Amino acid sequence: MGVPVSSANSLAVDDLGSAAQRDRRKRILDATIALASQGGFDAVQMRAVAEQADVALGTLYRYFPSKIHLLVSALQREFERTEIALRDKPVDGDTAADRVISALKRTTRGMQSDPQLTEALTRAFMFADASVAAEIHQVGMLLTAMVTRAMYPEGHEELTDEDVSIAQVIGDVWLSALVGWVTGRTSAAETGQRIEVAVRLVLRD
Amino acid sequence: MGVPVSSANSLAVDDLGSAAQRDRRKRILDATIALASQGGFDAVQMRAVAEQADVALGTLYRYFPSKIHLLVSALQREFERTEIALRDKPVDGDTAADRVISALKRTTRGMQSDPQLTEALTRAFMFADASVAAEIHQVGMLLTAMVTRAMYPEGHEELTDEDVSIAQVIGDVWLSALVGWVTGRTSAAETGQRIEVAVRLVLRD
DNA sequence: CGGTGAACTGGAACGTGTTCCTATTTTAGA
DNA sequence: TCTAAAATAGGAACACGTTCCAGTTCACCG
Repeated sequence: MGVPVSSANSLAVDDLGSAAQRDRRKRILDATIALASQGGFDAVQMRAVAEQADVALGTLYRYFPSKIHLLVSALQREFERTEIALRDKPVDGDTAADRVISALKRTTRGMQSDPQLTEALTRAFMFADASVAAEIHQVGMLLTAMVTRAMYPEGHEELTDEDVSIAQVIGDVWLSALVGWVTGRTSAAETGQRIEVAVRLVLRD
Repeated sequence: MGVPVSSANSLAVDDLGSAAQRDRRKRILDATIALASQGGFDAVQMRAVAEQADVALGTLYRYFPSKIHLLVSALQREFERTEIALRDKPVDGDTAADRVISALKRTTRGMQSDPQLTEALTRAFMFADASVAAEIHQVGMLLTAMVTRAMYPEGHEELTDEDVSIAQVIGDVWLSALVGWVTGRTSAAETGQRIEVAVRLVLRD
């Protein structure tokens, strides 16, 4: 794996030389988010995204090789924003469990305030296949980072293997719960409950 | 909710009066499994299923209102078979954790022996939306039943709320791990490892 | 047995993701 | 500044999920 970037992957921000290209990428993701939050997964139609981003269909596919790549990349951007926003706010709670629950609930609440968008991004994430592995991995890292930060609010010496495992389990449950909510199988309250129970089960200080 | 069954759902076996209909349904699911295990999700094309099942396309849609319904129903049937097969075999292991791990690993191994089929069924399961809630729920029940049975091998008096929560968490992790494997993000070994770690974390006897 | 409505067949047609092609514009280097 | 290469526009074409319809067969009731 040398310098040349992604063969079948989304163009990352770093790969884009010109400002015009960065701007195009931004416009595309903005259009994606706008359409998604208005009508969910089905409303994110490639022709509509291209039109709203003022870009040709072929160009859209040059930046994002599939609808799934597009949506997962949008998820990644949103997640990064959330993560940065959260980074400064002090997480309240005395125990690790309390802090993790608080952080996750805050995030969950944020997603639930825009159900259509959440539906679109979550479905894309779950439907992604091997070709989206890189983007998916990024999101996974962000998620476990968010959890471990809540576990150890101050810059911490070192994460043990168990810490990472715990964060991973919590991430898994959170995703499953989110899918359940997105697909209308569980209510918002149940979703929060399910996450809380899992965290307390795994994080008994 | 009166007697009339599902408006937008798959025709359940019980709803089918004639033997010919039961047979058609079986042929359709057989064709689905065959195509899926040969080429995965993408190979399960509705026209191909119809042809291989010797049924008209319209009839296929009469039995299963979408590709997702079709695949989730296939998953349900496979899962029921697995569950029944497992029901008799005694689960070995001294602790609940050991037994659950053993049972899940056996199931996982079974799925990994037919990767394409597993990919097709898992992707469908994760992509399913609200209209498939009924079928999804069935599968979820089977899964937690499998886990709780491993926890308490003998017919047990009563499951506590915590028991159910534990089973649910384990189910969530198992699904996430499976998705990771299906999408090529984690190897088979890592998948088993991840499940084992989670179970031991949640089931400390 | 005849009739009636449901189920099935065969296939056309439509929508949306994806691919592909040509003409035009932008960018980078000499 | 001029030129070659890369990127973009615009849009046709294709694949597959889904819908729909006309004609036929099947199952059940009188």
